[in-house]
Amino acid sequence: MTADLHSTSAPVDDVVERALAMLRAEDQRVTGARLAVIHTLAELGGHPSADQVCEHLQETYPTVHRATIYRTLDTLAGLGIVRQVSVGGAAAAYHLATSTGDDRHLHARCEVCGRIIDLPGDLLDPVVERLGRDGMFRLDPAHVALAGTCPDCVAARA
Amino acid sequence: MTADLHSTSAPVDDVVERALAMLRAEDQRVTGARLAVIHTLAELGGHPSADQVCEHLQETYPTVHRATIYRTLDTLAGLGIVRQVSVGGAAAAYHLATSTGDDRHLHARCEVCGRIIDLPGDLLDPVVERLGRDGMFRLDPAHVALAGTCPDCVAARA
DNA sequence: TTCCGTGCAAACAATTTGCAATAGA
DNA sequence: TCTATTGCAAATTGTTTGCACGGAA
Repeated sequence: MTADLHSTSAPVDDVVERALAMLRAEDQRVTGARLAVIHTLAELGGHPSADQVCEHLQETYPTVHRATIYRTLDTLAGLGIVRQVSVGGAAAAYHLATSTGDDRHLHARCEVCGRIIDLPGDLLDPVVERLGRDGMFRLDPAHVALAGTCPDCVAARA
Repeated sequence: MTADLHSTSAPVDDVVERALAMLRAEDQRVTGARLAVIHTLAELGGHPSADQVCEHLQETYPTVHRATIYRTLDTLAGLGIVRQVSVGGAAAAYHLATSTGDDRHLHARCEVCGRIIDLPGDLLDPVVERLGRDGMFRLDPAHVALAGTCPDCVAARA
């Protein structure tokens, strides 16, 4: 289904179970809302916004409130179970840390179609090192999405 | 010299005049609001948000409406007179393209103090090239601020 | 039983838009 | 004049917060 492009690196239930294990390992409560958010993220794949999580989540768990979803995503991000990617001028994107093989990959947002693209995790390593060496800035490359145009949109424009 | 504390690289009036010249060159009207925005940006220096522009602008030009400031910044950005920098999770930042010697520099936002730091314009050139060569993504490095921690805040935490 | 987490409503911040009045060229 | 630009009010979008109740451990 939705997983075709994102070639699920592991079955949904497996990903969910790993996330729940992390929750318990941190002595955190396993609540309905948290289960719902984790399950929805696993099922959706990709890099949904909080709002997209809400929408899909309501179908299966109609009682979970929007505010709770924001709070839950925030909590799970704090625990390292979910990764939050800030996006310039658009809603933040979320994904389970356990969902992909290469954790710690970077992100870029296509300014034409709005899609979020995964980029290699080591892409900015030389830049991080250069800035660190010069004492100019300590870069945290995973937290913000870069901007540009994705290959599809480049092709479409030509 | 990273323009230490707003040490205007050129006198304010000069910067303003250059921006107005660009406006006229594009057959655009020189209106009160546009003059006000350009003058405020030149005077403020740095990387103010639209809201900060509003605040300082109101002191001298109290009649200019907030919505107009947003529209004007957008228009001027479209003309290349102003640069708009999207910032993850915070208000967008603006500065005159003509204000600094090295145009096309990059930006990073300190996640601790919120300040926006100038970075060398060629910093991401190798990354742009690598992504382009692989057909992975066409990066537009100037449009979004990177994230991390500025030297001051790194020192303060130690 | 004891807090932590949740639902709800409401506030909040940043930004955009429709429309009539106005002011550049 | 004639259209681009502005002022205003109101709507949107994304996200957070205070508070009382309810449910996980």
